[in-house]
Amino acid sequence: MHATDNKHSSVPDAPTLPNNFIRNIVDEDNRSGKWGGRVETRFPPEPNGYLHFGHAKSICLNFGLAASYGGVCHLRFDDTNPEKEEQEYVDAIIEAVRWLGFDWGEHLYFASDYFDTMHACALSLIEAGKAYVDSQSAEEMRANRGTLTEAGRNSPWRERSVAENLELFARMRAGEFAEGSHVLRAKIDMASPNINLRDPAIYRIRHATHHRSGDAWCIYPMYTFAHPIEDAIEHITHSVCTLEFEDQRPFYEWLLEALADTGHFSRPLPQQIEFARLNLTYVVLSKRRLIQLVNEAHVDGWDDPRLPTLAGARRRGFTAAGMRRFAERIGVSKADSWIDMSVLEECMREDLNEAAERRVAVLDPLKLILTNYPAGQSELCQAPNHPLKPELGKRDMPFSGELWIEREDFMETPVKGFHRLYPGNMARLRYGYVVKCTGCEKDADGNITAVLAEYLPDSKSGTPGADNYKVKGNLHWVSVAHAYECEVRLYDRLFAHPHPGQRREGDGPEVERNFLDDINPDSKRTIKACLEPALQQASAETSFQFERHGYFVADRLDSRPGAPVFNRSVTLKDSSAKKGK
RNA sequence: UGGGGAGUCGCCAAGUCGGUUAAGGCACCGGAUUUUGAUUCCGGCAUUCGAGGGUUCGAAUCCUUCCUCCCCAGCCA
Repeated sequence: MHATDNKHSSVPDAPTLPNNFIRNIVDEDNRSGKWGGRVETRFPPEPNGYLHFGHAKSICLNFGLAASYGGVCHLRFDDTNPEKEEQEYVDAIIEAVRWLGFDWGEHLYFASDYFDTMHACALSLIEAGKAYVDSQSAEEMRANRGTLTEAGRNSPWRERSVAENLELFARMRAGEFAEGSHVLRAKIDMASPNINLRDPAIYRIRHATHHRSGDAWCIYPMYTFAHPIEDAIEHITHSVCTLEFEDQRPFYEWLLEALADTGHFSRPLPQQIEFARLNLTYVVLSKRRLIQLVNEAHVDGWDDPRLPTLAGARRRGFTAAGMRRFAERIGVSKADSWIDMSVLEECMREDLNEAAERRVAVLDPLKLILTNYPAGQSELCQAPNHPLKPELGKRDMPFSGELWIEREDFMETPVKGFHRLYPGNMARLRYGYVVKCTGCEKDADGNITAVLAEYLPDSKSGTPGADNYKVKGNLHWVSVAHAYECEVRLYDRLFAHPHPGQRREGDGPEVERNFLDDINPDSKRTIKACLEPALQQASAETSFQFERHGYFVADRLDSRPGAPVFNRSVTLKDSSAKKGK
């Protein structure tokens, strides 16, 4: 009991994190002294695409784990397949991890920097009789691998001598063979019930230019072979990956044990630990489907604010702190689970509510005419920048006899529970005057074109008599003559169904669903809105709460100095429907 | 049908060398405060831990049978 009391006390700055099975493993290792208290993790993306929310979970897990135990986390690029990887992705990934708020210090690594060591490891395996060059075709290998229920058959080349294997492997490396003609395989057990142990391929021939090593190599290590070695080279203590690699762990351990035996690495060896990957409702997180959304132009690129990519989140106005909060909130376990999008949205609201200054924007403008306000006149009203933080001060908002109000804030014949503007009713213009609605104007078709009202001169906010008026309605407004009119993008969930493309209850066996059919046609709406003048000076990538609407960010790419355009990050919670009255 | 995993409140998730009332968060439902129908604040929310047997004074935790879901047959990662 005393041993656990001060579990986190050695790391004063680390927040008290909820326990999970990985932390339990680390705690146990610390108790047994396995690593002498050292904790070293890594985030190892392949630079073949953009990072998404699933990666964010892994990043927060790995960096967070290291940080809370006073350890370090490496950023390592797993670039062992030259055909899929590009420098562009390396750059984007680095930027994304930095944006998320993590720092790997000196620990930036590339698997490709270890190619010499990996090659030496392969040689040792061959010499130890634990690897051989197979000259079967890919098809033959597949045919001889067996099935889930039948054992595989040994390759006719399995018993080649060490000398012959060494020579063949040297010739593979020298570029004498065509791709696919030979492959280096670990020699384990073709009858293993674990298919990953049926002599897995560890080196293949690829006559391709690598984005970092260029043409130095024409044989490349497979992930299965490379990853354990990368971990061992970097002295990783806990190698955290997702569940689909569980069956790979026996090979991970077989390889490292074999290489420890030959003196390449010393014990204790890194431990692979698997956790459940993130599933989020109303989006897709598989690389294949994300690529399809971009390539078929269902979205506006990898940084489309609707996409669950880190680049998209940033443009959307989601915050790094909100992402970290999310990662912490959803926890870590081995159970397959679906996290509801509302959890992410709520995390963003919680962060933005604290961080974002308030501003006023009318998104669906309807003109309000104050019939008793002196024509051509205007005055200033003061609005606090943040209701919870008076130290952030106030700003001026020009007020005049013609104002934009939200179309939905007026009803000619009000429904029950509606306490905003309707003929005969009084409501407060936030930070300004109380007004009494007297009617409205309509065009020939009967559409309402303006609302008429009289303001109460002694009701101005901040003046002595202001509180004498008790009104329930409280609306936001922008002076017509002073408004900054600009483009605002209203983003919503990309898919209209929580599990895009998945079978629904009631689907007959003949029903096949395509995730593209579940795309929400209204996931992006671009409007012209009327904003308070102060917003015109907003700099790119700053977030605001547009009062009563939600959180919006000045788009980091499309905004110009003095001419920002805004993206809606997330709406405010709205309980008006259920309150009703 | 081989192997590897997982099943605790609507959604996550603690808790497992068995021990009085099964943490917490989100959602939801009240109610209070509020110049954002926001925030904040109070209160409510699993006699039950996939199902059935068994062991025990006592089980989500041990044994057993069964059910459901996920992953694995790339010279991808």
